[in-house]
Amino acid sequence: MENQATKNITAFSKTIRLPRYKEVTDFLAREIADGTHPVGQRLPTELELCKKFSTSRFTIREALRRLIDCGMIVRRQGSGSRVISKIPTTLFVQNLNSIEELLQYSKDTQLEVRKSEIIRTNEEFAETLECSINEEWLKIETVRFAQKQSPICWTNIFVRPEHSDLINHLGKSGTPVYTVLGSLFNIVAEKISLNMFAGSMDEKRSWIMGVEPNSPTLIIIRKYKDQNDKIFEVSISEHPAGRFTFSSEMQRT
Amino acid sequence: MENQATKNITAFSKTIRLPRYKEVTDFLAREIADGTHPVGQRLPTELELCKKFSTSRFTIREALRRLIDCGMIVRRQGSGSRVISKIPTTLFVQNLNSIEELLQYSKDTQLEVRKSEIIRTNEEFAETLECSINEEWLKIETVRFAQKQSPICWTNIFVRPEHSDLINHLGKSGTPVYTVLGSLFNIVAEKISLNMFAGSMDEKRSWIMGVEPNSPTLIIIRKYKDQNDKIFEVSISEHPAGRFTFSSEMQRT
DNA sequence: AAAATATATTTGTCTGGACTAATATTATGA
DNA sequence: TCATAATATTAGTCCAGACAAATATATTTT
Repeated sequence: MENQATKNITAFSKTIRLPRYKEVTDFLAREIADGTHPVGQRLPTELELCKKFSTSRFTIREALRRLIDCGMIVRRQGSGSRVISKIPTTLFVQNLNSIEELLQYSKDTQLEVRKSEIIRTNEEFAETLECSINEEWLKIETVRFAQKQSPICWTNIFVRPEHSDLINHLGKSGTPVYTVLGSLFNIVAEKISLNMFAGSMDEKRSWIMGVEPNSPTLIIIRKYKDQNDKIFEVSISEHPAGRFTFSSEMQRT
Repeated sequence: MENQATKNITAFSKTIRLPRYKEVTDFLAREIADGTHPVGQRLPTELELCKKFSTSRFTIREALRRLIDCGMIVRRQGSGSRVISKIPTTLFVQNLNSIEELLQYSKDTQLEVRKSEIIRTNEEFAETLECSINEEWLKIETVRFAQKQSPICWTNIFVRPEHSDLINHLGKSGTPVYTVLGSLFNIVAEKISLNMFAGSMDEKRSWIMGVEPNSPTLIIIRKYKDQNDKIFEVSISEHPAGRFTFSSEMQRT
């Protein structure tokens, strides 16, 4: 069979032989890009590809693995390979070290619980917590300090009532709240979403934080989701100007 | 041979058989964690592992691949497998879609160049640009608009003088500046670092941005580095409160 | 001693099989 | 018609080999 995938790169009058699986990867990637295999559709099965490229299943699987790695297809046993993206997704990664540092401050800070109460979600809360109205949540008002200095931020933490025991374990360690929840109730943060914007601090809080009313603040809303995309923690932090810098480094893979 | 790796999980009096390669992965990961194979040292060769676990090379390679995926080892043909980390790095990923959205706003915004000049770095600039004093950089002052509405942000862009041609290609497309640089000069952003904090807007800018002087702003400093860790672009944006939300979603891998 | 060469080692690529587990589809029964 | 069971399909896991390519090591040459 004559197909494009058998082409190899020729440079300086010397033919560089690409690995067979690489040829297949490139060929399929091109077919996905040009719409031969539209997003949402299934790729040919492994056996079909074996015949088409007259190669072994190993080679085909190796090729398909590359497509998985660059986020173009997903595969499910018994079901097949489904195209999920026309273009290879360039991923930027953050490792846990930086995440810990950037998500919940340095290790030598203390969290002081000022108040905690069970609330029922109204429209506003329901939107923030991405839940329905009239649900019960535990609201914990906290202030974070760095060694007896002015407070770094005011944080409202929302967790589900069944996780109320969290209060007894707050502030005692330098670890982020979501990891405390994780170890207490065996929850793994699968997704973290951040929303950051500028705002100004209301009078009551500015008094506690030791700044002028209506002074600039950095507001960060963090939502932590588990494997089932269910939110298990939401925190809303307000940082007066100059007290906190959110920094993040991302690397291409 | 009796080894730990042959243990399987027993739950509800039913033995769940783990894949062979998974057992090997777990066994090696444990050995790496407890220092049997210290960081920097080489793992046994594939053939040795084959004998040790009395399994085929395929299974060993599948196991080692998992260790690569979680960032614990690197492998080089002819050299072997070298331990690079005791713990599996929990990575959070962001894909390009979200990156594009969050890094440089939506597609229907325009960038207006207000001024551009070659500057020489003083101490302050040198720190921001992570370079030495007295270097030449091109400074571009821009304002970003969304369809004839109030400006979203004020942005100072710094690039190296050899990339001055960038000015002629700004604002014409909705693509991020760093990708324009990439296509013009064949630079790939390998690392992106972000620093975000609250601030207040000075009088001159607040006039242009249409807000009160000293009103709250979200300041974002972005640094783009190439493969050699050399900074090729730095941008400093100031967003008046209410005009911009930085949002980011990260997923565990 | 340093450089070049030959050899051994080690991972990369690949074949052709086999069985298993998950899923989709079809046929059957209520 | 709807739910259940049987069957077919498809990817996941695994073996025993083979050769190629990159690297490391030992040997020879200069």
